[in-house]
Amino acid sequence: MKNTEKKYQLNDFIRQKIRTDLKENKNNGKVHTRFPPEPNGYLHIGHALSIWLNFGLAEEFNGKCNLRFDDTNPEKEEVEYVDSIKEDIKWLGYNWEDRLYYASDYFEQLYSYAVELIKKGKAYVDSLTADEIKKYRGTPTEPGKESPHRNRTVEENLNLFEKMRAGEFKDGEHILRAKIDMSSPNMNLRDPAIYRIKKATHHRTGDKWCIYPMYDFAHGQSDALEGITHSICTLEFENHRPLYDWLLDNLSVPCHPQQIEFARLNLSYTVMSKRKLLTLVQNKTVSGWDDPRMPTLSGFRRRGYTSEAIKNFVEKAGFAKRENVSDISLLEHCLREDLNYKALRVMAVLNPVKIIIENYPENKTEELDAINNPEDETMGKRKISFSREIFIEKEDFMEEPPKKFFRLSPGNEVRLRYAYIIKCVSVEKDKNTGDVKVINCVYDPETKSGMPQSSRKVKGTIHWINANDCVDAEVRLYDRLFTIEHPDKDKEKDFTEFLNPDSLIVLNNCKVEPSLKDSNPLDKLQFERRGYFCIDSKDSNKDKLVFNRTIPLRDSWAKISKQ
RNA sequence: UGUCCCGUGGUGUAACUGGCAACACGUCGCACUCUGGAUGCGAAGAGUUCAGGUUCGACCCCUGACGGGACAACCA
Repeated sequence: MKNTEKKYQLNDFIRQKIRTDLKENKNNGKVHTRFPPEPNGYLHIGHALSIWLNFGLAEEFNGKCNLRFDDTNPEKEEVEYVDSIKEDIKWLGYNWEDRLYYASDYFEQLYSYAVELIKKGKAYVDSLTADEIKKYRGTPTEPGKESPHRNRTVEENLNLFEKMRAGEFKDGEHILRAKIDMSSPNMNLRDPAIYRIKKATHHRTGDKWCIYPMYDFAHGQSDALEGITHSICTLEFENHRPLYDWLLDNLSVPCHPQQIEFARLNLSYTVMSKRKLLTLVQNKTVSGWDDPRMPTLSGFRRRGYTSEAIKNFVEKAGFAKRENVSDISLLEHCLREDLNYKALRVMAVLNPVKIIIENYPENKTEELDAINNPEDETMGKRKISFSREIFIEKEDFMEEPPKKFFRLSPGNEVRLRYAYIIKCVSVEKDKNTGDVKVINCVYDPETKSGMPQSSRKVKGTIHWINANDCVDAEVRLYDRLFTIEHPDKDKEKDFTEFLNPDSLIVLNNCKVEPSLKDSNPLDKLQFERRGYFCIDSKDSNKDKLVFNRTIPLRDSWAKISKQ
């Protein structure tokens, strides 16, 4: 039975912080989080950590978690991304109920906050070019200098800002900046830009606005407007926290949420940045954001991963504030653990070679009992058919077997799973290529599974499929997308240089049980002795079955045979 | 020659906030098995970046080095 109960209480630094806040009755004992994606790409497994954290924390502490799209840059954002993000969160099993928000919902309010800042003399319209502003900003080690427009009067600023909104200027002609400190050692405090002119059509507000708030000006205020108590984000915003706090302190906002940063999740043998994933999509290295090799949630879903496996993984991987690269084998372990309990066992032969059982009657067909899942009796049994001609895997036969090879070889016996013990008597080969065409065997009628004599021991058991009624299928074998653990660590070489040329191998001559014609993409299957598979949600149909290999079974023979 | 953050087995996360460095993945054995799967049992692997200090006692507190990361978009 699967143990879903937690044996221990999670006590990471964020939970510790929340427990302390609760004890001190901060925020009136409330916990309210939010997951704030920018709709400029698909969600990946790193986001799963953030989602699990924000929604999970809310559940755990009887609070709420909002979904809020951080859509302040119309040039990069699209509804396609909004839709995919919603679908992925639902798939993970989280529910934002009626709390679906967009930063763009707050544009009017944010505009008044900007006006408030101007009126307090804490923001000004700058008319320097982007280039000039950059030069004035200084460097991390040298202070910046003040813009000549820094001391415009409140009236002048108000007037200019109104005209910015009214569309009277071109992109980049003016910009609204917070007036903080041009010599601050924190670059984010050197009069950061807070509103820019951008005559672009927004996916939700259309052409209503031609000025848009910057992230720093939108995020904290949106948090405050929603009554967020703990605003959890990744480490790269750590240096922004003083600005986050400064804005909240200087504006008449309803509350002051606390920003808490954690280190993002990375995975070995893959890349996680949206920019790099976009490159793979645009270069057609992969078939799309949901290519089964992508670390995106939609990719994992199409590949056959379960959301439980992913959530288990992010929990087990944990998080802290140090840079990290989680081992992909932990994810794979969580996946196999979940699939082992859920997957329907079936037989499928990926690289078929024919066996003719010489002493089995020509026109006979038997129905044999097969167990659907040895880990879960409630999944029951099914019938599989057996006859004189069957297929087995090519690799389950060797003419000259090495030591410890427990499968079929000339003169040797092997058990056919759920059927009989057979012995190889001869081999027919192609004269030109030397390939094995047909393996001739004899069977022992006394050894049918379940019969008294069947307990006779043989070294190995192999899977097979009845040649009479099996169904052809295409099977796609996926492997890691990159050949090295840290494909984006090398600063000299581009990450695409480390792409694994064998990350996808297509097998066209596979034979599967006929019942699989009725399988659907969400069904979890185990092809016995091969791995976990699922129907491809895009390319499979009744006339042509296409399966994705989710992950192979652990293979200790592969390790032995390498030695 | 700045500010901020971070240094614990191969990997990731812990260590009741000062008391025997633990758990998981991985690795390696053994047992069991009609999936070379699963399962069960066991082993190896860090003395906590370094140097001082405080203390009966330091992964934990202090100081200083060293190492890694983030910050100079009108991106988020």
